[in-house]
Amino acid sequence: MSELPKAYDPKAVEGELYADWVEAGLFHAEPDDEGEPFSIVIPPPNVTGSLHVGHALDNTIQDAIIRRERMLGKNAVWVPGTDHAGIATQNVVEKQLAEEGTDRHELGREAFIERAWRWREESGGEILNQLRKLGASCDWEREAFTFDEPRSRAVRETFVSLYEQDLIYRGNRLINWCPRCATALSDIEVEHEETVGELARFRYEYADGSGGIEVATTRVETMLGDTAIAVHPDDDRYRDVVGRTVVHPFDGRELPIIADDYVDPEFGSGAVKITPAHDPNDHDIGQRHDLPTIDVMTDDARIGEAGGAFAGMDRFEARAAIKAALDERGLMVGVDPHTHQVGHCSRCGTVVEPRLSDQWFVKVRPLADKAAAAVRDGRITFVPESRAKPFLEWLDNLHDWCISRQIWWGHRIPAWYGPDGELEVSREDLDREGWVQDEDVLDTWFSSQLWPMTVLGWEQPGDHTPEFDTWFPTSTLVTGYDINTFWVSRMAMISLWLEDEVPFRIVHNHGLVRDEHGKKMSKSFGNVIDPLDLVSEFGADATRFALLRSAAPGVDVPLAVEWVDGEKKFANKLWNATRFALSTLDGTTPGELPDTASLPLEDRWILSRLEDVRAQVDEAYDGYEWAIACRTLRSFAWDELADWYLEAAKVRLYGDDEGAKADARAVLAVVLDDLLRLLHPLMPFVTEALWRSLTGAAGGAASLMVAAWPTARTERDAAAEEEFSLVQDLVTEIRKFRSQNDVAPSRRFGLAIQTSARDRLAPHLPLIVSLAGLEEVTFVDGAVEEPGTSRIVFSAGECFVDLTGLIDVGAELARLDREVAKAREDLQRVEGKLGNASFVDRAPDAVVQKERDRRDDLTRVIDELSNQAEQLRQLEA
RNA sequence: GGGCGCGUAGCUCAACGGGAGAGCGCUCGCCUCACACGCGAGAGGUAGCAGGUUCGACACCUGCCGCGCCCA
Repeated sequence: MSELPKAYDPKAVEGELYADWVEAGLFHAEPDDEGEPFSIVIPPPNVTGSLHVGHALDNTIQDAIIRRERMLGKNAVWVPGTDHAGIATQNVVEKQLAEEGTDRHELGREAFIERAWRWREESGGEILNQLRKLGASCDWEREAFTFDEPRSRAVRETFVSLYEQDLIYRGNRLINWCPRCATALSDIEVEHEETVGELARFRYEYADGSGGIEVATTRVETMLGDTAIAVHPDDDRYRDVVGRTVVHPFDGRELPIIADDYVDPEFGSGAVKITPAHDPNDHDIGQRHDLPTIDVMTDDARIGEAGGAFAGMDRFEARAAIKAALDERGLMVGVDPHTHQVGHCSRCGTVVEPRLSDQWFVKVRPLADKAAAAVRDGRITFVPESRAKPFLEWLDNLHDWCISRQIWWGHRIPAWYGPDGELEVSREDLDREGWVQDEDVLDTWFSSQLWPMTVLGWEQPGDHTPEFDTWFPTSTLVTGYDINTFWVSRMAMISLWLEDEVPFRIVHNHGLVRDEHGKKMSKSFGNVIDPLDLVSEFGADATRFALLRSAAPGVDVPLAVEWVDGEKKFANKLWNATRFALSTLDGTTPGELPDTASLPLEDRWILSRLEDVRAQVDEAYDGYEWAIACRTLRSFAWDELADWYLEAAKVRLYGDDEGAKADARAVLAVVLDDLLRLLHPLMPFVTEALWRSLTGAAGGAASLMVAAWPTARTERDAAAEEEFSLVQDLVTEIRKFRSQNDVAPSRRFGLAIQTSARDRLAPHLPLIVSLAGLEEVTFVDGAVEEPGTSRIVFSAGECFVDLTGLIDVGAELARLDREVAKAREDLQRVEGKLGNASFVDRAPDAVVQKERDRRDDLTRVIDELSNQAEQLRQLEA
């Protein structure tokens, strides 16, 4: 057992311990290992990603879960990997190319893909190494990538299979287009942000020259593609214009005025321009009324040929130019500032353009229904439960999912077009004269939806490897609630559809990490905290604990750097408590407990507390209540074990009674052992290091990491807890007296105690003497009325102290006055209650009796302390 | 506009319908033989506002105000 340094230095142990765990294969599991299967798959971070606090929280939770399950004896596996992140990765590589003065088109598709792979080999997936620094106990031998061979085979199989079932189709529909990324996006890749824009009002003139009709729009440039004006059928103002036509001011087209329920008569003028090619609602109206669609925009959001004189302008330039042109013609009515929701690309922030486009879609209804059923009948549960409802509502309103992306980095769509417009979707590449493959690739989520299956070896329906048979469905999925729609829903849908089985039984949603004032962390606020900085400054354990101590299901997690420092101090506290133990255990290692009945109060107390804490912590872990687990363990370790038990045990540990000393050692070793086990999933490094010192375990297979999870050592002992709290109360009152009278800690003094609990306190006098820093203590039967004696009141009586040479009388008088004042306040409230007849009548007897006892106590205290003060005043006079 | 959540000490958050707590910060005293990354003691709260239920409300109900998130 080596000497521990005086302070805990995370850097000195973390790297070494992690390497030791890996080398011993403790993270690795095989299907035929012993124990009930338990599995977690990592939400694969983007291969382009760098660890941020959100990842740190998500993975710390997963690690805490998997470590505990291992200690519980389960056959637990945590499968890691990364996501090929189609658009994000493509952006990274394109940026590199731009710096080199070239672009992907110049490079060509094949070379570009090669380049992207090279990037991923060289610098992709760094985030997994960052996870190692946090202590993540992933089974690294099982690392997977959404774009590697096995995953790609599964993706193609899935696409073809869904196509064959008519669940994937190609269609010309309105989609969200990101002009910067030059690709379609699914609905959920669009972030709606409140934006101050404008509402432009202008007039269309009737074709017969009899005036005009006013319309309003936030995107005036789309008027180039207007194909109708719509009003509400019940709107009297416009009843007689329905059926007439207006003239388009720039190209002379005649547009019909139609009536449709969709129109809100309250909004603007009550007449609305209809642009079926550029607005989802307008598109629906266009379908109903069989309107033509005119696409006026190009891939890069410029006005296309259909825009006539405005062709070639950027959409925002065109917005200004069109207003000017309308104004020139006397058609502009006005422009007002208008706050509304504008869609932005979740990858690059560019304003998204709704466009009509040929894309591939998944027909989600049948899949969504199966997923919703699994949630409704409890095969999938959410923690917290409250997340299930919005999840279901979302599923119930789901639109078809646009899965084609106009980029190159991703799974290419396995569809081929023949020379005569034939279409064939195929599992095998088609190599036919005149046939070409679809240029597009699949949405990254299309492959990550298969993740829980594919990382366990699944490539096609019915394809059950030993891993799949053992660990699928996975046990718990851990993710922020913000990912439920993106990913959780799709895993549920596809897994139920293809395997008729849920992909996970429990979805544990944690919150988002925010700064200490609850603000979102963002570069523009400058409040971003880098978890790797935290690890290197305070250690992985402190970082993990700081995150978990505020984490509860579904609630956001505030974090401040100073709080992490606080948890580092906690790690140091554990370190020193153990260091003290080692210095005094003299080779005693955790083993059998002596017969608890024979142990002194402090031992029975700490063992009872341990049992209570163990049970509470188990419950907290089971309920994913991280904050409770942290709080309970921290407070037990610091406030109870270190502050009270260790101090109490010193009486025996430094004494001469060898039997008593052995008992104290045995209890101390056991309590520390269990504490370290209970804390290990939260703070793996410091606990492992200390546990090895405590037990003499050599590491490797003999690691805390795979030690057994604690079970009950003893029963709770309510009597011991109550008796000890009596001791605590007495000691605290004496310390208070000392502090308030400025009696130095080193100055010992004598005490006479009058108490109704003499029998219970008598055995613990040595303990009280030691904890309160006293000289001789005696029991007396009545009050000591000697002049110059003061009183200290505690819950079961009072103590008498000879003040001679001990204190300043003025300070003592002030103390007594404060105590009396406080007691009077309490008494007033209690008497108020007891004076209320209906309280005495209706409240439970025990509650009333308690108040009566309090009244008697307080009356006694006030009496005695006032007397005391009076005597002192006389003495002083 | 629809749905959900939250307003408790200076800050961040807890507390079976029955005497409001913790961490950090603050004040005072201590290098007490594990730890100054520490020890001991303390100050600090009209529980967002207004009603209601109850013997009793921070907790349950209603309305309002403020903040946040999701969806349209």
